[in-house]
Formats: sequence, structure tokens, C-alpha cells
Amino acid sequence: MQDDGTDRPTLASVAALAQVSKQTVSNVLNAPHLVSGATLERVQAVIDEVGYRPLRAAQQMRSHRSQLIAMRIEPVREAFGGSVLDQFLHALTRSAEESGQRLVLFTADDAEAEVGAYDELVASFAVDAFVLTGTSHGDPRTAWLRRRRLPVASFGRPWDDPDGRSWVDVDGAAGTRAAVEHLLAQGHTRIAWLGWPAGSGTGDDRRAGWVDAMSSAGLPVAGLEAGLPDDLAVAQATALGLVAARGVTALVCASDSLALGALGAVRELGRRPGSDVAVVGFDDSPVAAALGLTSVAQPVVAAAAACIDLLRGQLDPGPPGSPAVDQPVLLPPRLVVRASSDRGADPAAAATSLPFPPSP
Amino acid sequence: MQDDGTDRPTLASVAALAQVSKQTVSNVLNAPHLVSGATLERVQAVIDEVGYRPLRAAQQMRSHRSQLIAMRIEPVREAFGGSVLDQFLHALTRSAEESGQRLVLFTADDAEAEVGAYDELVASFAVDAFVLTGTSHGDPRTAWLRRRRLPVASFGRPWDDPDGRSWVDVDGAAGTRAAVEHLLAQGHTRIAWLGWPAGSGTGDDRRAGWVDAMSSAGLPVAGLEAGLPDDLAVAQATALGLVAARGVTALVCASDSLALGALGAVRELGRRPGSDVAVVGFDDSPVAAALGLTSVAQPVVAAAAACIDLLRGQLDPGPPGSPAVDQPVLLPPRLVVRASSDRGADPAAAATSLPFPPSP
DNA sequence: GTCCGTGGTTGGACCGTTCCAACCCGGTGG
DNA sequence: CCACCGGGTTGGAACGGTCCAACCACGGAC
Repeated sequence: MQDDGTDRPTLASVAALAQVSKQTVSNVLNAPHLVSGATLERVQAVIDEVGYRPLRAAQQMRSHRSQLIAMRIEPVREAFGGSVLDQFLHALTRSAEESGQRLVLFTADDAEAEVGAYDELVASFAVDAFVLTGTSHGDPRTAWLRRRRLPVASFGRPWDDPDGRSWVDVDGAAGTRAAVEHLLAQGHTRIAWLGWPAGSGTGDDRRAGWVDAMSSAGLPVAGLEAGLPDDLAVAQATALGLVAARGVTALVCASDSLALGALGAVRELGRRPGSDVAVVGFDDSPVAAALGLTSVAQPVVAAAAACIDLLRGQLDPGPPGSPAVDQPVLLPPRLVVRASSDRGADPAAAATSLPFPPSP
Repeated sequence: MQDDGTDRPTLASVAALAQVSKQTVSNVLNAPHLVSGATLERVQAVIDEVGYRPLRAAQQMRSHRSQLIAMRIEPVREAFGGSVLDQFLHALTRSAEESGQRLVLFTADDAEAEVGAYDELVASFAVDAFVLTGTSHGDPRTAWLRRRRLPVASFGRPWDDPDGRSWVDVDGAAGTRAAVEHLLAQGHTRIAWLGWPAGSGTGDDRRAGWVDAMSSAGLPVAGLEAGLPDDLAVAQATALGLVAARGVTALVCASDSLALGALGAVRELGRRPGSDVAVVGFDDSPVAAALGLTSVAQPVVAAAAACIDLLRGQLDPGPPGSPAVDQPVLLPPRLVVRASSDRGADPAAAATSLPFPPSP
């Protein structure tokens, strides 16, 4: 119930009201164990009454903690609305505020500009930590941050540096493995892989799960895969070839865009998606939900929470000898089964949820 | 070239190096016209040399400016990846940093939580201003902010309060009008409207442009429209009816999701999208680009810049008598023509860019 | 020659916190 | 009886800037 016209309450004003020193009020908030029960109660009452909140800027001056975490917001994003990074951003904001911190955003066109932005953020705003996404090969960014000993957590493995610490990622291989196993259970055996060209860490990881699950089941993979750019038309053409010429009955894809292309191919061949030829995507974008496309969903909320945990561990390291907190975290994804890969589904239901049913 | 181990340069350290007082250094940065040419040059040299940047927190203590702008990041977003708000967020971040400010994010599940978040952000972080999105009817949020006299800019008109100031929006009617005119030029006359149920300001606005353009062309609109939820399957069924039973040859849609449903219907009827039946979406989501769907693109970059301008105007109002700066801004969108509405397009090109061509 | 105004510069108070050293006081141990 | 200890509390310095009033030198007006 704080008045409008009046000034913001300060430590001093609270102290005056509670008839104690500023320091005692500060202790009530930061080190309650130092304060006797009676005073604690009295001071707390005043604090609640006037709605006092410490001013972060003032705290920051002495404690050198801004309670701000910086993250770069990327311009272009993945093909379909960048939903994964968006959801991640949202989840990260939430996780951060649960631990009393806030996220500040910045943009950068290239690596050089990004380091410039770091400099500005650290020097001016004194941000406490950084969350990185999409760390690439030979990154000058990580080097800069490490040199300054700034807490960092990255969402996505630093593929070029297997010993890298302090990252959180989703186990892509586990995702595609689950997809293949789901398709095997549906009776499919000719299961193809529609992926990206070799060389991208994420893409290779996802492909590995397919290879793994196929060979575990004693099935061949030769001739059943393709590496393409993330383009719908190209994917459609390729999928068409795989289904028509190679007898493929199921396609596991590295992304929802590729899967959407595959769906188009199935339709073009006059096969029924789901019943005749199954398609599974990756990332569970809104498009997948809208089209009834089975897809592998990334646990973004858990990933964001893990990032914040990593940062907290680096910000206030426990007593010496306590367990290291910058251990990498690898999270399992979740397969969301929809009509595009479900033979058991009610055909009528499949028809409504798949907006591109075969011609009569 | 600032050393690593050494402490951050401060106003005092710069002053000592340049043999002037702290105040003069401050003047060099904030009021250069007060400083003589010679000293200006000398001080500036030292500043550059040591890479000095004022600490925002310290400035904030006296000036009561945090250089932070807060924006709520929404959890669910529109159907297709919320690409508009994402692009807006990115553009806003960029515009903000061009004027030396930063964006901080926050989340809130309901209006009450949102006001709580305002309180926290204002009291603790002392954010300078807020950017709102999706202001709805009888908003308690705006009231709270206005009571505190906090600078606000909203992206999206406050439909319930036509006299509201300080908003930026995109002229939806102009967008659909352009779409209809484009279709008229292609020779269409039976142009339907696939929109949302009446009552949403944005939806009604977009519909108005269709009505307007149709009647300007002397064409009837009766029986050529439908108001639906933003669902792909429903849109498909409705579009099917419009095309099959009403002889519609072109559909203008309130969103890309609806348009995608319409595309499905066209395909299902064995008509060729683009050549036989045209479809136009709204928002120009990545899905539209991937599918070759003509769509109305919102000028998010301009909208973001306009929001920042509005805030700047409120933060430091010019001399009395200067023009009011919280005037609403209404921006024209841009029609992005793709294969889904282009009869002149190379049929082969249309075939590759439209992944769901008719069955042979 | 005194007075004034003005461009350039300065010292010091101040913003709202936390850190640090000191203080007070009742209880113990010598 | 005094030194010592430790829980509870206090005053003051410090953080790194900005705001304000004063100061200095100097040229022009009277």
C-alpha cells in the first residue's frame, strides 16, 4: 500500500520508522540470523507496510552484482518461427526471475559485434552472466568471456570442444531413437533418414540416433538417407524418391521443415500420411501441432532451468570441496505422437487433423 | 585496449590521468559544449585509451534513469511461432540499443501478476519505460502505469479507447485492401474473406479492408465471408465450402494459419493454388515463405523504431510548446506476392515452391 | 580603476546500498 | 574484580557517478 505522490521508501526511511539503524534493516533482509527476534519482527512489519524494496542499482554499487543476465536475440532463427529458441527465451526469463534475476537482450550481426556488445554490457550495465545459444566452431566469444572469468552457460553443445563445460543440451540422438522405436512398433521396417548435410553437430547427433536404433533392430540403413539443406521443396523431391524408388514407409526428419516437405511428397504420391507412410519431424514447432505432425519436442523449460542453475553455481561457488556445478547437462527429449505416424488412429480423426488428406 | 587484471577505469581514474577534475570528464561526455577544445581533446584521448565507460548503476543513483525498458514476453503466442512478436522483439532490442537503452524481459501469467511485475521492475530495477503488446479491453495495466506517470508505448491499438495515445500499430485494413486489389488485378472477382469471429479489434480491422476494397470495385461481399477460430482444419472445411458451393476463386485470410487451411482445401478440390484459386495470408510467417504463400507483412522494424521514439519523447519532453510526441502511429503493411496468388508465375516455379501441388 | 559578466573549471554534497570496525552489554573464567 | 567473549547493534566510509554552487581569469563597460 504505498502512496503514489510520496517518494520511494529507502533503507534510511525504513530504519527511521522502525527506530533502528540502516544496517539493522539491511541485516533483516540479507542476514536475518544476526538480528534478534523482536527487532526482526518489528522491522519486517515496517518493510511490509511501506512496501520497501532495495534498489538494485545501489546494491550493485557495493556488491558488484547487477542481477542481470544477458542473452543475444538472434535475427533470423530457424525456418519455422524459431519456436525452440523462443520458447527457450520465455522459459529462461521465467527461471531467471524465480531466482531474482532479469534477462537483458542484445543483438549482434557478427562475432565481432557480439564481443563489442559483451564489452558494453559488462562495462556499462555490469551484467553478471551470459547465456549463449548456438555456439559454433572456434568461437572467439567464449574465449573472450572466459578470459574475463564471466559466468557463462550455453544452450547447445560446443561441438568443437568436447571438454567444454557449462553447457546444456538436448539429446538429439535419443530423440530420433525414440522416433525410430515408435515406428518399429507400428510395424515399419523401411525407415529413412531425412537430415542435413554432415558436419553440423546437431544434425550428426540426430542422425546417430536413427543409425543406432536401426542397427539395434538389425535393419539396414544403406541407401535410406539423404542430407539436404533445410528447404521444403528440396525435401519434398528427395522424400518422393525415397518412397517411390526405395520402398520407404517411414521418414524420420532432422527438422519440421524437412518433415513438412516429406508430408507433401507422401500426399503427392497418393499415399495416406500416417496409415501408409509415416513422417516424424523434430522440434515440435506450432506448425507440427497444426498439421498433426508427429515430432520430437525439446524440453526447453528444463533446459532453461538447467542454464540458470549452471550460472548460479558459477556466481556463488559453494565452499571449497563442494561438488563442481558446471557439469554439462544432457536432457532427453519427448516424442509427441500425432496422426502423421499413427496407424492406430481413428481414420476420421486423422482426416481432420491432417489438412492435406489424399484425394478421394 | 584495456588490461584484464586491472580494475575497471572510473571517472576519477580518467580524471587523474588527464589532469582534470572528475566533473570535467563528466562534462566531456554529457555536455561537451562546456569544455574548451584543448581539454576536450586531451580528456577524450584518455577515455579512448583506457576504454572508459560510465557505469549505468552509478549514473542511475542520481539521475534516476536506468536506461532499461521492460517488455513482457508472452508464453503462448500466435499459432505459427508468433513470428510477428518475435521479429518485433528483435527489432525493438535493436532500436533500443541504438538509443543507448536495453530491453529487460519479464513474464506474467495474468493481469494481476503483470502489475506485480511492474511494481518489482519499477521499485527494484527502476526501469524507465514499458512497451506493451496486445493491450486488451479495460486493461488494469495501463491504468496502473499511467497513475505512476511511467512512459508507455504499446504495439497494437487500444481498441476500447479510441482516444488512447502513445501506440503504434499496423494498418490491417490497408493490408487486406492491397491484397484484394492485387487479386482484382489478377482478374478475380469472387474474392472471399476468411477471418475471425467479429469482436476482435484486429480481426475487424483486417476485414474492413476487404469490405472496403470490394465495394470500391463494385463487387458484392454477401455470402462470401466466414468468421472462424484460428484453426487449420476448420479453415480448410470452410474454404472448401466457399470454393465448391459459392464459386469463390480467391481467399483473403486474417492469418497464415487460416490461409494454410485454405490452401489445403484448394488442393483437396483438385484445383491449382495460384492459377485456379488464389490464397493470401496475413503476417508473412516463415511458413508462408516456405510454402510460397502470398501474405501481408507487418513492418515490424518501423513499428519498433516508432515505439522507441514514442518513449524517448515521453522520457525527455522537449521545451514547452514543442510538438506533442505521443501521437499514435499507424504504419502501412506490405504485400508479399508469392506463387499462391500469382497467375503470371512460371508454372514450373510454382510447382516447386508450392509443396502440395494437385494430383496429376 | 572598479565592476560585472562569462567561459572554463573545480570541490564537495549527494544518491541508496553494503562493508567494516567499533561499540555496548551481560555472562564466564581466572 | 577485571579481562575476555560473543550476540546484537551502530556509525561511518565506500561504491562511481551527477548536481550545484563557487571560483578563477579575463575582457569590456562605465
